[in-house]
Amino acid sequence: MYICSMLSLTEENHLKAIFHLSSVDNKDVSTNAIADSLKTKAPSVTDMLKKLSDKNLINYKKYQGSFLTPIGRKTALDIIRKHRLWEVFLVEKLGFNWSEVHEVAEQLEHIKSKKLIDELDKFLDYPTKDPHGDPIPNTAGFIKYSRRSLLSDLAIGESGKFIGVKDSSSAFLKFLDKRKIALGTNIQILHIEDFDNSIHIGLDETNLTISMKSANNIYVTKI
Amino acid sequence: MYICSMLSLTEENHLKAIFHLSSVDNKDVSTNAIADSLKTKAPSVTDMLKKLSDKNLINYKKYQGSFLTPIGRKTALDIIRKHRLWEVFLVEKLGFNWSEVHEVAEQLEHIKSKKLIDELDKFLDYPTKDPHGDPIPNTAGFIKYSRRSLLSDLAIGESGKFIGVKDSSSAFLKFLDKRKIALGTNIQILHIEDFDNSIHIGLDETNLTISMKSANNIYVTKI
DNA sequence: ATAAATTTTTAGTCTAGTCTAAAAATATTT
DNA sequence: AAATATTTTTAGACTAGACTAAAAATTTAT
Repeated sequence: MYICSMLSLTEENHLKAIFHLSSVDNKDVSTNAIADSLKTKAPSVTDMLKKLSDKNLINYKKYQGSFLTPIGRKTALDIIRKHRLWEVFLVEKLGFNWSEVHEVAEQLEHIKSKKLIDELDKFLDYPTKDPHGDPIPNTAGFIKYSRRSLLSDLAIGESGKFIGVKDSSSAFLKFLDKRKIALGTNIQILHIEDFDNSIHIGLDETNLTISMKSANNIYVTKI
Repeated sequence: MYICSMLSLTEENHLKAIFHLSSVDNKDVSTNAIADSLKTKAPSVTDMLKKLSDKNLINYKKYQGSFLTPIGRKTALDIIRKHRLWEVFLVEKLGFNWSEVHEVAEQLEHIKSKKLIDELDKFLDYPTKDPHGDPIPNTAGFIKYSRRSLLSDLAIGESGKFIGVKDSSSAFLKFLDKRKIALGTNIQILHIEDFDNSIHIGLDETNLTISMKSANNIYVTKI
């Protein structure tokens, strides 16, 4: 039995990728999916899967995909916790835009210091969501998902409060900025165009039209 | 002519080591000195020296030691700037003790983001000294050294204000903590013991005795 | 000034992580 | 159910960075 030593950057990134990919559909994660997500090639992933498996961080059966063990999951959640806390720091304290934080947080999440992250958490006053609305796991690796729907799933006339994005690419975030759609904004579905499925929405002050694709990437809580 | 690409962690650490070692005596830095300072072996250093030389970051002549080029020096100063700003952050904002910051700052100094460090600098209100009293280079790579003496160089009866440490090991810093000798403390030389060169010093509130070795690692400005 | 000691470099090996090309296993189609 | 396509693994090569042992250069001592 392997007691979790210090993990390399690459090992950490693989664990994180497996966590994110498996949280989509809760199935075993395929080697190719990991390779795509990490912009690497399948043989590199296979090597790493063996290594992570030897360290008891994942369950891996040849040709059958992999999933995280409890220790692997906790390790992944620690990294995600760090990533999201740093994102909060960048936005709240350093004035970054929500579209600028991901890349830097990808680096900061690998800094190793328990005290650092605990103190950062305290300094930020124990935030529960990152700037994109994603939940921040606590020290114990508990993550609280909130009930949410896609904007595209609301019926005409229904309203929701914007609480998160599915696509957190900087392009989409900037798109939302331009249209003054920020976390917390109330959105009502006014009308859906037959022709192209584009959606007329009502915000607090204005109305505007967005594509179905956009609506598919906006999480809301119904109100 | 090589335009400074992204440097690896190892390359950055070598530049930093060369900077620190050459700032002691302003002479070419020997391969072994770098190896000792980075806890690596001479052949590894030789390899890296060739690489850094190819990138025009150092001047290296076989068997003759190396020194930083202007670009190499600027690069080293950027890293040192980051290191020291992070140290200020850890102490001022996260409540770290000055003896705990070095290790974490060694990691944080390698994070790559111009905006991050500029905003951090602003957030900290443009500090000029790190928690150990070392000057923080500005964006342009300018570093302002202040006039200072070693406590051991003061004559009996003279006083100085404690402004920095030569040995910034956590052991020495904790030693100073225990004796309530903090940056800014005024110290007067009361007496030097013939027998073992131990020094009686007067602080603001108390008197105590420290070794010559300690006095040799305390920087003061005469007052 | 030559010999001895030290420092530095070269040569060659090792590991982690990456890749391509080919083989093997699995999944899909007919 | 066999043929085909896809996915995954194996095999083998490459790079960065580390090491040891041996050779070469420099420095120190006699």
